[in-house]
Amino acid sequence: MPDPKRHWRDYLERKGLKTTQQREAIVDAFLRSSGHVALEDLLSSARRKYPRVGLATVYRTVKLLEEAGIAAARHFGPGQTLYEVAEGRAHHDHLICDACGFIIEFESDEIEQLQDSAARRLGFNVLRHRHELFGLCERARGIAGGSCPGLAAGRQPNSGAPPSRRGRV
Amino acid sequence: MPDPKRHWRDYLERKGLKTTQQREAIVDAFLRSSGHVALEDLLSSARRKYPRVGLATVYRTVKLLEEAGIAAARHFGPGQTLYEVAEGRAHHDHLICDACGFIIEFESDEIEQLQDSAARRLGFNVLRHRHELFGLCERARGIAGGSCPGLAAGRQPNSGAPPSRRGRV
DNA sequence: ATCGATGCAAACGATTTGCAAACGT
DNA sequence: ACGTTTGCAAATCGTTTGCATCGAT
Repeated sequence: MPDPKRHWRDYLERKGLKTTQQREAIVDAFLRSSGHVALEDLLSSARRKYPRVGLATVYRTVKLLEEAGIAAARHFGPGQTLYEVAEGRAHHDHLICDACGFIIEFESDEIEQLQDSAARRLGFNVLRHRHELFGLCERARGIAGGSCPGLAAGRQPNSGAPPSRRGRV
Repeated sequence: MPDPKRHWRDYLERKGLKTTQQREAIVDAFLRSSGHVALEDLLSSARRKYPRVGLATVYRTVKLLEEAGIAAARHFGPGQTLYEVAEGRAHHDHLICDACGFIIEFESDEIEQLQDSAARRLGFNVLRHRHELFGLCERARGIAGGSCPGLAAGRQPNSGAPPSRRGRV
């Protein structure tokens, strides 16, 4: 997402929604933010520019930002929801079958977010990572009817070729 | 954790807490459960054994189970909290500073849980894994007053020695 | 002029807590 | 007997919504 602001305007137009001063104030405050933001923070930021905004509008606007794929919610606990700018990350991690050597790529935003926040808490800034899970696929475990995800996709095991399946989890 | 029930009794005694029928009913219902459980589920399960229990008691008991390390909460969204039996895993993952080469060990039950459920969804059974985060510590990023967690703990960077700090995150 | 957006306050659902009574030690 | 635990209801928290009004197109 090279230009989130443009993406936002496009989204509004596509949906037949309107550009209002309070929405702009909230969106600007959000995009200006780095890391996690609480809605209360957005409210006070937005109020500096447009003092009449209410909390409900912030909720409504952030929900739109989520739908537009610009904001991502992180739930840390009951009543502890923070939002962050959804970066166009394309990480993929690996699931490797010990038996057939097959590799499945998978993605998990939740894991990405957790590892980032874990690192941040320890004072670290994560640049890249490696996350590999080793285990056995259904076939290798002898499960009736189970299949190796790689084989199931029509590939031969241990081929060393790129993974045949991508799972979003 | 070979015997959760024993661990639970020990925990109660250590803390000077009491064993009550409703607690037992709730704990049994929880330990009998597999996967994720909602508190409402625990309530109705527990009520089959001890009909007078209230929801507040379930909340209070599950909080104790968390403190005892027996239960783990999963927050799926606002108002969508499920609990699962915490397995006694002792994984530790690594946070590696690109600048000083220092390694911090960290643990995150949440990440463990997520990666396992991700794998499970793809038909895998995870036996072991490697999870390494590469990045920069505060000192390496030139943050005023920031320190490399390794250096802060009194170790020399790039020593190749075991990590000096463990972070539970 | 039309139709969506806003602010406010009330509604809502999940979680917590105050309190007097009941229970385990 | 003592201090903890319980159930209940009320309180609290974050979040959503109804509605009359306002604003953007």
